Amino acid sequence: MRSAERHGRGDTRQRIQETALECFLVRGYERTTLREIAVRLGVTKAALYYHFKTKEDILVSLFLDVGRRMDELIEWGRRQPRGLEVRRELLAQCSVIFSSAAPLFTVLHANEAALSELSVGRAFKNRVSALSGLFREPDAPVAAQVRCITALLSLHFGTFALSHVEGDPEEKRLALLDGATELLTSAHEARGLA
Amino acid sequence: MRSAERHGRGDTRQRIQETALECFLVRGYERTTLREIAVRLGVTKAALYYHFKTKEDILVSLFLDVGRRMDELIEWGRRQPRGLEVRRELLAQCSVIFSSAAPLFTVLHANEAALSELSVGRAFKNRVSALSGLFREPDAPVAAQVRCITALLSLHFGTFALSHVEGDPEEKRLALLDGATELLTSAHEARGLA
Amino acid sequence: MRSAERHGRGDTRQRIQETALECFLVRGYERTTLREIAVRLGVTKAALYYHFKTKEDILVSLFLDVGRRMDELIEWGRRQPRGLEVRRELLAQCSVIFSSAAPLFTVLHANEAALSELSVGRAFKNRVSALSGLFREPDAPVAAQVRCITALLSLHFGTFALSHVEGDPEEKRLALLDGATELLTSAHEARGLA
Amino acid sequence: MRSAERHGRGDTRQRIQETALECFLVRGYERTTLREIAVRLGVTKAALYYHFKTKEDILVSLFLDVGRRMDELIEWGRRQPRGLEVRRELLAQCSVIFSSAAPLFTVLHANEAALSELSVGRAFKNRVSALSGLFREPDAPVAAQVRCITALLSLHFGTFALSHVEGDPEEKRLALLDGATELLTSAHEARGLA
DNA sequence: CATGAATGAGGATTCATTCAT
DNA sequence: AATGAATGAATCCTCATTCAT
Repeated sequence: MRSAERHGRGDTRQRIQETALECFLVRGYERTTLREIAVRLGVTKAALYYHFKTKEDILVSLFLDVGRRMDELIEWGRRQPRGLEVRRELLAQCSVIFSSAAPLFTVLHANEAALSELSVGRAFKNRVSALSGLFREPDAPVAAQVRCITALLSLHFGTFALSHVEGDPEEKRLALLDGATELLTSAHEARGLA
Repeated sequence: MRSAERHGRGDTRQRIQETALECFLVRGYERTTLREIAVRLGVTKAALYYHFKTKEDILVSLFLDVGRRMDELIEWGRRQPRGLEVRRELLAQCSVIFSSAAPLFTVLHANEAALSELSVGRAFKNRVSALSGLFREPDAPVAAQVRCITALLSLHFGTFALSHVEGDPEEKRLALLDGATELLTSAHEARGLA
Repeated sequence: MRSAERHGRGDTRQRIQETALECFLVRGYERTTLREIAVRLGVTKAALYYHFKTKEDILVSLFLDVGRRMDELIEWGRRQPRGLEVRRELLAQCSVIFSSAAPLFTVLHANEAALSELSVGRAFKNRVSALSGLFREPDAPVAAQVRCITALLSLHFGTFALSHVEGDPEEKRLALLDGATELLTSAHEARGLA
Repeated sequence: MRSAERHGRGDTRQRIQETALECFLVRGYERTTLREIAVRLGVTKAALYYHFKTKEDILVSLFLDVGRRMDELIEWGRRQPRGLEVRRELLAQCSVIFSSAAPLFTVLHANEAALSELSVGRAFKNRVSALSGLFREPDAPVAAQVRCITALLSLHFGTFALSHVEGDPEEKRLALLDGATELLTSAHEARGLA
């Protein structure tokens, strides 16, 4: 009754997700306990289990949407011809995805070890691999390959590393994308990649 | 007695460190239990406590040396005048440090959340900040700042992200450094950084 | 709505009983959860509470009828003179009851420990004691007493132990009763029981 | 230190087993909690886990010895020719085993459902089946088969069902064995079993 | 130098049960 | 007649840590 006063009725599931994400960000996945989430929410641990089957399930639910978006992008990339134009577009799309779901990627990255044996961790590792694959030309000179991967990486990690730099988020995003595109382009120009 | 046969007597401390590092790499810091390390080593948990005061202590001991090297580099950087030349040198030195202690940085990065409230985690976070500071010109255009930071980042994360790319490690390191230097240079050239 | 299509409306109570019995048989009383029963039935846990006050209540309801029949038999037995003839008749009646409610006795027996502090468990323990009492002659030689009890026991446990032996159920029942009667008779003949 | 005063030092493991058996007898396996055992013993729950890997492990440890003895008997039985003489001997040996480990068989039997999905439960179910097999002549008349099985059963269950009958345990055991042997013999005589 | 035994705190999970709707 | 949401209490189990020997 108290919680009904404070919140709408059917929003508990979502509130759990929000609180969980917050905790995962601040304390990490492993160190976040269900008690913590429950207390912060003013419900019982058991209530969490009414809405989610396990702790991991809460995590999974958070990543459903981003996962789908990445899968679509990868699918799209695979159907395109390989080449600079497509890679530029991939980079641009990645930039959008990464920055629109920045907190999620932060969790992913800051808990890499913890999540490495969980479905979410594995799935995203695979997605990043797949994405890398689209940027790689196995027979190109090492220097070019490294630059391509670096371009992708700088986007991936830059997104949250830059949170401490002042400035308009969108401006920062574009600057980051700019640097990445530059790396990518230089890889193609200098060494005649396909 | 069996372990005494297989190894010299005084090397236990070091063997603990090696095993621990291995475990931290494979399973992450939190999920690595002292029992695990002990079993792998053929000793008792209690034995670990003879050599190290706590689990965290093992971790700390692993990072003593790299920490020192980074501190020296930062110290050196602070005494130099700001400018492209110095930054290039910093980048080069970082590249050496990062790749010579790659496993340690992998642990650091893959367990960011887990270590964030431990001395080691905090210390390295500070070191990275300090390093970033040497690359930043607070009044420069955002685009330039972002590029500088990206240069550093790509080194930091590239080191282990490239482990899947085939090629001579040293060649990959130089290629990575090359890309980073390129980003750094373009930041300075295009926008007239000091 | 779906379950209303498949079944008449008022039979839910009975369907709960059937499903519960099935679960109790397969998984045991303790390990059968109300969720399990509910899911199997396509209703909510709360629905079970509409029809039964507690989990134990479902159990109790299952045993009401057999309990009554045993009580009547005991009552009858108590009013008869002690002697071989009466005991033979008791054995025969038991055989009928046991085999007509075999699943219930299986639950009872396979969950003895679990039910030992529940009303149902206690009640049946008492009934079996009472029945035993009708077969016992406290002053008779131990050997005779043991045989009498054994006769009863073999009926009780044989009923479900024989489910793996091929053959017509009624034939098996009679064979079992035959063996039991033989034991009973030999107890009386050999040692001159009343 | 307190527990060292009260007891010898190395006996904890055994005391856990004793206490556990007691609890399993009184309260049943499922309802016996590790807390219960620990408290009764004056140690921590964690102490139990030092000596046994799981709750089930405690149970398993209790049955190691009886299991072995039954296996040996079965092995022996299989190597003998089928026939009345051998079956009589099997019955006699079973009688010894059952009554020497009566509490264990009580636990087994009173927790049948609870143990049915545990290794111990399964193993003993198999042993009883194997034993039954030695008493069965698949082509014999149903009546004979039933009598043979009943003979075995009455031993199995009689052992603890008779705990309420007064008298010398050994005398009761022999009386029980007597009744069982009688059933067995009558099965062979009357219907010309091998 | 190392072990065996034990602890205390805490973690995820499950369950029967309740109640407003 | 039945549901959705939630609870409280308990359970098994794990871990870092300690200490007498």
